[in-house]
Amino acid sequence: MTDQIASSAPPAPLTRNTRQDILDAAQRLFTENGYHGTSMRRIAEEAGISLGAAYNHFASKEDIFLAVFIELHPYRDLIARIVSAQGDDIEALMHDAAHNLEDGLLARPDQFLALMFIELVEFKGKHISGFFQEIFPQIIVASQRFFSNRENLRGLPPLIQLRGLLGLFFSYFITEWVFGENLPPEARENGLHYMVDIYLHGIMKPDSKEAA
Amino acid sequence: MTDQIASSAPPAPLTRNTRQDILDAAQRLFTENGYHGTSMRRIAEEAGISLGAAYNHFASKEDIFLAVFIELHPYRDLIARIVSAQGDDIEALMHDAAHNLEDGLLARPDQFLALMFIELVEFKGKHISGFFQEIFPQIIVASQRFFSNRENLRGLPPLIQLRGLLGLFFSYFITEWVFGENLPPEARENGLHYMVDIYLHGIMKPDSKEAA
DNA sequence: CCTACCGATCGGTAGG
DNA sequence: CCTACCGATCGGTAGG
Repeated sequence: MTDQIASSAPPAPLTRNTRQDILDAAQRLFTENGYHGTSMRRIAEEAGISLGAAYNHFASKEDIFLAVFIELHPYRDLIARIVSAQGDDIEALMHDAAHNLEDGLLARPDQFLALMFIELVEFKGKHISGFFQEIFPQIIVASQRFFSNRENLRGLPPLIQLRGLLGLFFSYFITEWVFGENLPPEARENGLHYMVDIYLHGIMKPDSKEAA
Repeated sequence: MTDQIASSAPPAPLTRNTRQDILDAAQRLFTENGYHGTSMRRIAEEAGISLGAAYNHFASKEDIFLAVFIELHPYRDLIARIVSAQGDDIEALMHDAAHNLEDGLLARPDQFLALMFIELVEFKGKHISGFFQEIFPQIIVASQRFFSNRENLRGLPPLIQLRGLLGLFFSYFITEWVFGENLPPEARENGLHYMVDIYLHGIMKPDSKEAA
């Protein structure tokens, strides 16, 4: 049961992991063509196995999607990049987080968002509730770093503040994905840092609360 | 050629418009199940005609999607609601716009976003460029109302300012759609008005540019 | 893990 | 505008 290695062990396929190959192929194909636009035959082909072999690892196509959605969702990378931000004050912290995000996810906004929209449109969000319950506590913890014990904040409700922050990044990915190269350069350069700036200070002058 | 009505004219189907019926059925089905998840037979059935009849109005399924995407996209309603906002200063204007949006689109965020994501995922954005060129000038004009001749703005680059505004609404729809009822009430009540407030003033106290 | 097959359904068309 | 059909492909399974 411990480290007893029988001589009849399989011929050691040298890190070949079929299950993972299936999931990787599926993630790429789902992201490119949607769920109904991807066939089991394509998934098997891209994973380098036969159709029947795929059904030896997963009971159905939907099970493959579910595994991809839960295990391969890029939100982990997103949170890791935000949490790893460095800086003494909230301003430096948030701009460093933006910088981290710009390196990775901005290059491929579709990968970050496509799985979510397939889930919402093609599955009507039936797997969302469980996903939310897994991700929500992690988001709360991650946000502590930005908002806890800060005296220079206006004191907006914490969850509203957090929702605004998520919306900030969400919206940047969306507009980048939807309009991307159609946007004029002056709407894109340093875009995420400007969004952070708006989030922190707003678009109005600080001393003008009212004006005609 | 003018108002000459022959006695052999069709029996006046009383405002029956098959083409429109097809588009309405298709919009609903695409929004619910995606493009590849919707069959021509379902569209024809929901429109109350036979499969062959549908192909008398559209050459292909993709042509139907294209017509839905261009003619029935809810962005027109979105822009109309934003443009119709009333208020003396930018603060009142934006909160009124938020109020208008809350009435209509917030109730059905999926309808607003699903067509866009089907286009992005299942069609890889091949129709986006034309859409962008139609919508962009209208967005620019609509935004004049908010940003032109205002002396109490910080003077951020206009397109950045606009992108932040679109992102604000976008992100609100997204988080409402994705997480909706999973969110605690304090993250939802007056949510859009809080987002407007963050957009205008930021989350930080106005006098604290730096702090340890 | 593969080959060969199942019934069902797909987008689209012929012919009237 | 309908019925009846086309070849292709779908998700999934049997049997080995």
